[in-house]
Amino acid sequence: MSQQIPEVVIFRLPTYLYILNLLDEENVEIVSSQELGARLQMTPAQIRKDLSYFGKFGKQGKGYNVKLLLSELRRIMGLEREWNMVLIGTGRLGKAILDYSRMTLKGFKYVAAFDIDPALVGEMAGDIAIQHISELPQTIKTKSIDIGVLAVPPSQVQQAVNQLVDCGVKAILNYAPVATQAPKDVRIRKVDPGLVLQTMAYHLQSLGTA
Amino acid sequence: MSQQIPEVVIFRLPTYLYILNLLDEENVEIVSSQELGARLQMTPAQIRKDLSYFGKFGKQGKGYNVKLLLSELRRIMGLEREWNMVLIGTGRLGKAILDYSRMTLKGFKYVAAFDIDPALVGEMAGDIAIQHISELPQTIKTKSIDIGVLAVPPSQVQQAVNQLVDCGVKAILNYAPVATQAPKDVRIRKVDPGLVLQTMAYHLQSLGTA
DNA sequence: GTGTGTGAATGTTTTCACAGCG
DNA sequence: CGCTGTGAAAACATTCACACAC
Repeated sequence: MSQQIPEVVIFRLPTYLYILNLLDEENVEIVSSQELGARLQMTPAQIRKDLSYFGKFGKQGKGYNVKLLLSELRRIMGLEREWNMVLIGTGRLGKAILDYSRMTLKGFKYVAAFDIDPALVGEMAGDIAIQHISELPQTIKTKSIDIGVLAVPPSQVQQAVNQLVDCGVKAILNYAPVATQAPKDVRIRKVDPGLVLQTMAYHLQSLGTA
Repeated sequence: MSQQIPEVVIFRLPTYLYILNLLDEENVEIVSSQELGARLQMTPAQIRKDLSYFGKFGKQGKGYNVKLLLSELRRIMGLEREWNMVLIGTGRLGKAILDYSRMTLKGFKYVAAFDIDPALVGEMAGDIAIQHISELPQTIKTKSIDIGVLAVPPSQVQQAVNQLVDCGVKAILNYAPVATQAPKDVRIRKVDPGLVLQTMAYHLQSLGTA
């Protein structure tokens, strides 16, 4: 039953959610770990084991009820509520992030955007009015912000992290290509396509060398 | 010495490269696995073991020469050459990617951009003239493209993947929030901030529940 | 018969701990 | 001495294989 759940399992949950949403749209009602495995290129055993960390959602001889498993997963993953985010840094990168997010994010909402440049205050970034960074603490409280997203220049990242941490934000997504430090109860994740490309280069190269 | 190198190790190489670049800029000449571990929040033993898969780069009693290790890593990772990329899909997402990339990518270069919409052909996306998708095979050959990047609507992703695969492209970065299939010698990586946010939501939730 | 849930077995990754080099 | 490089041990993750439920 309920033990310490491996971090890798958590990383796979979004994949399960994704494929189940797809199946649901296709009006599939029941799915076996066999079929899920075929779609996701993973072994049925792994899927069953992963799900078993959270409970017993299947029926022997049949498989999993798609709608049921979907709603259980959403609950487990904390996606039954909306999460409020702030964007810090509204330059080209910041605007691109807002733009991108509008098309792909469900359950996560940018509710405020900040910049350090007073000249930008009051301008619109998408449908959000840019505020000055000095108003951050106030807004985090009143709009109950859960997640901070950083799109500031490398030199300002640590400062921004500190401010978010001081305001009690426990999750930060960092789009700047620099590492930062924070207390260990604060979860920081760096998003950087450059890193992904580098691992691709490694494999491409060994293709030629092999 | 040289055995099968674990995939996790490959994923960590960019991190090592990153921190070494930083140290080099700080004019640090020698660094121990101890210090690297402190900076990267990982154990010294893991760093030594990881590096040992590729050779012996350190000096006992001293540590690693930063410049030497840097250049060795660059060689190992295939970053001594430039890699050519094409962007497929030049809508808002595609333009945002080009924009973002200009500031963060070293060693990776977008050399062409394609769209299926004839109305967009000839327009500029950043400093690249948009071409019609029908010209893709020709361009991949003449400009020796290594990596394809997808920013097309979900419904068109599989088609775009097929075209890239037919042209011999072995590495694809997919920014669309859908899974795709390709022969297993083709490396596809999905980049999706939504997935990262979902794992964050899980942890935030358990913070409240615990 | 069919497919889940799960201990046990296997495989992989991380950490330990120390010989040996500078 | 100090710190690397590395077998061996420990921890962790995946896969197997089967009892049991439908």
